[in-house]
Amino acid sequence: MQAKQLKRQQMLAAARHLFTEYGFERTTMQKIADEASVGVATLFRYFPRKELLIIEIIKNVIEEMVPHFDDINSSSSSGYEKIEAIIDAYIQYVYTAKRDAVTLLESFEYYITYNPVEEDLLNEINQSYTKIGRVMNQALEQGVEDGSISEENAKNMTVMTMMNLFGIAIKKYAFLSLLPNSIVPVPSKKGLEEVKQLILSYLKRGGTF
Amino acid sequence: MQAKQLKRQQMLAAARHLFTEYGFERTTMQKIADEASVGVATLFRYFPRKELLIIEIIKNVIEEMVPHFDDINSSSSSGYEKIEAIIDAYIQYVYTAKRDAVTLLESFEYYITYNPVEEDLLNEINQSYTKIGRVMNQALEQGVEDGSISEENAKNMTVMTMMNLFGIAIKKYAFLSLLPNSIVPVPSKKGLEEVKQLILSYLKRGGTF
Amino acid sequence: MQAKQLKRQQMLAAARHLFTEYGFERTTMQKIADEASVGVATLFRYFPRKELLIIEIIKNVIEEMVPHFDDINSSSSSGYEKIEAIIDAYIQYVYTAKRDAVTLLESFEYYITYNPVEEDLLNEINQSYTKIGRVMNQALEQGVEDGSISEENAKNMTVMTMMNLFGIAIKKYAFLSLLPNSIVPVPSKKGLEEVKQLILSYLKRGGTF
Amino acid sequence: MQAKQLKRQQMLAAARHLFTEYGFERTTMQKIADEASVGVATLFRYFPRKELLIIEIIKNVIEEMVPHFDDINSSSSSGYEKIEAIIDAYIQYVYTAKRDAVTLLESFEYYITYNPVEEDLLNEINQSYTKIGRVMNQALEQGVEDGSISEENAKNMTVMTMMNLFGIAIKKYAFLSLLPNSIVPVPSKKGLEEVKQLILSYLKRGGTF
DNA sequence: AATGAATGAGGGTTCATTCAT
DNA sequence: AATGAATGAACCCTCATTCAT
Repeated sequence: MQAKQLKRQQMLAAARHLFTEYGFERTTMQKIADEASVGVATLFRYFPRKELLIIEIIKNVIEEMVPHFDDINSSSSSGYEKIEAIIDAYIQYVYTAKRDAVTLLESFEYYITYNPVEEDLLNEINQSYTKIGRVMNQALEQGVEDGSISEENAKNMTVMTMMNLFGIAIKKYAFLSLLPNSIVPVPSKKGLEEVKQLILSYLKRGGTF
Repeated sequence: MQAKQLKRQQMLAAARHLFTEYGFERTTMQKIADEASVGVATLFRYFPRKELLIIEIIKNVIEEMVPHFDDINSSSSSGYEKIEAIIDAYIQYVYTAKRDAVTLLESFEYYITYNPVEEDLLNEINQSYTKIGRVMNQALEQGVEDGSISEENAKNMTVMTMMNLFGIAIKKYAFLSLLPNSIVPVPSKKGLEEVKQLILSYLKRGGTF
Repeated sequence: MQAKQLKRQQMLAAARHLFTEYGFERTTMQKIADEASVGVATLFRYFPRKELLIIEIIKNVIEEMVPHFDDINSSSSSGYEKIEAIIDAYIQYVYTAKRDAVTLLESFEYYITYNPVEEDLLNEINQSYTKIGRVMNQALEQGVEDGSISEENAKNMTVMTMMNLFGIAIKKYAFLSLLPNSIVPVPSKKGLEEVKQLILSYLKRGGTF
Repeated sequence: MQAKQLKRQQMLAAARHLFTEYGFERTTMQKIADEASVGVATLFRYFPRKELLIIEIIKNVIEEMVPHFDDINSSSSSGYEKIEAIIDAYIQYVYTAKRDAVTLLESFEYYITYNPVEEDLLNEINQSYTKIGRVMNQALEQGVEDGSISEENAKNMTVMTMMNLFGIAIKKYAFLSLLPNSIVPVPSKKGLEEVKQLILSYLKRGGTF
């Protein structure tokens, strides 16, 4: 039964790799089975529909991200530092091996637009997804309390929106960096760092700019 | 020959509608032909490959956007006001009927990741695409000259990156807003307006925050 | 009405060229019309079915060949010389510009195997076709009379069969010489000349070898 | 796995039958699948492209012929007798059940003229093809040695050319004999036998005729 | 009469999924 | 339980032929 789990992991790994490389639609179940060294029928035994395989991978991807944000949340840093850590984590996603996770998320968001997915599964994903939002909110609240963040600016939606914007764009950047000849310019790491500074300085000082 | 152009428009309209609604891959040439009330062969007469139909629509979409930015560019406003107008234009795209245009762009960026497109056609699109970037740059330069924008902040990459971030995210928002049950939270218009204020105030005042 | 005939000739010429180059099936009516600088509908006006165009060309091809053999027939040569002239004519077809005629014949023989053609048209072609056979027969008869050919050998079927064999193979050679990488070896002109000598010497001397 | 081979044979048989009857182009993959009582997808599973199915059949056809010539080659007959056996084998092809094999070869030679085939596959076929030529050459050489063939006549190209001519024409005859109303006269078996005698007597005696 | 425009009936091929061992 | 084999539905695209001007 360990072996069973192992096989399952093999399939997931194969699927994840191929999905990242070729997208969901261009990756056939046969190719996944081949890469996982199992028969197609076995693949279907574990994942009766291709979609279930996709869903499971996306769930994994999200679950891998959450601990990172949990760590930040439970650390002894100030609220300000936590926000900085969150932004740093985002930026990392574009430039490290973890990029595949973000790329898959991006693909999935595209996928569900045109392929209706059962709501239950969607909700499950949604929960993990919003968890990250909560960590941000808590960091802001903490920052106001511990004085590391200006109360005035933390209260309005600017920061949350900025963070959201940032997160969205980061996913897209990771995804676009797959393209050999992207038609969309991907900003340099330096640019992203500067924007980070902008957000942080906005948080630190009170009043409008 | 008027009729010929008309039929062409019919097909493009049908394709655009279906592509927006169902995506490029899930929309078949047959369905487009049906919706345009022509035979498939006719559709292929005008657009010998599905890809050419997609490209043409994307070109149209971009060409519809460019004039808007040209107007901003050639207006008598200050550099600062131009940047504001550009951001406003972006925000509009999420909340107006033009949303389908941005949605198609988003889909296309996904499409070309996995479906290699001839480079020539890509370049053509690229040109229109980068034009918007130039308008931004010129607005910044002008702003420095006319004093409406702080020289210090215009020179670094922060603003361009922010604008880029903003543009990327906007496209994604427009796209996501098509979903009945998006798993990604789309920020309110208010939130976007606040971020706009953040960018603008950053531009106006010199020095770091 | 002269102009009408001219246009007809243009179409036939275009078709003949394309048929020779690409075969009947791979040549579309549209391409023929384009090469002839007429509309497709016009092409169909003159040749209501593609097949009729093919038939007409084949008729032309045959009719072009017949005079050549008629000339031989009506010349003042001996029977022996006439047979020699016929064989020479055959050999010419592989190595001269007239090769396209033989190539088309070869293609046509393939075509009618799988595409049933109205018998009337077929008969018409057949007539021209057998005419060449008659010329051969007459040459043989004359050769016996004028003493240039051994009576004994002219009477059996050997020579006629040899000539037929020769004709069949010649058509095939002409056709095969279109292939860049033929899998069938095409004999040299020298080889064909030698076979010619074999046939002629067989005719000249009496008795079995 | 026996069953797998069986199904493969079923498909090949169906394809061979239909190709012989209707030609390569007029035979659709669907019809082959139907005749073989399998789904189209199954057919494509075994033969990913129609061309591969064609090639495989042609390879089989050739491989069926080669042993016959190998037998002749390794027999204890004289060189003269071997040549006779080869010619007899040719003649058989027109008048026996094996006619479909020769018909397919003929069709294939037509097919590859207009449908470019990968060179590797072509070479493979070519090898088997030329093998027959080698058997002829060896028979001639042996005939000279064992005295059954005139050295003088074996050395020039006449015989090889004649044999080639003969082979080409035979294939065409077999093919044409499928036509209900051939426009090309197919010689009688008697005629072919006489030509055979001509070739043989040429080989036996020295000197020109 | 001349023509470009229009089209339906296929043809080859793919792939998620089911069947049978 | 594991698997290769089997498959129909669908997709993109072509072309001889007809229609409408």
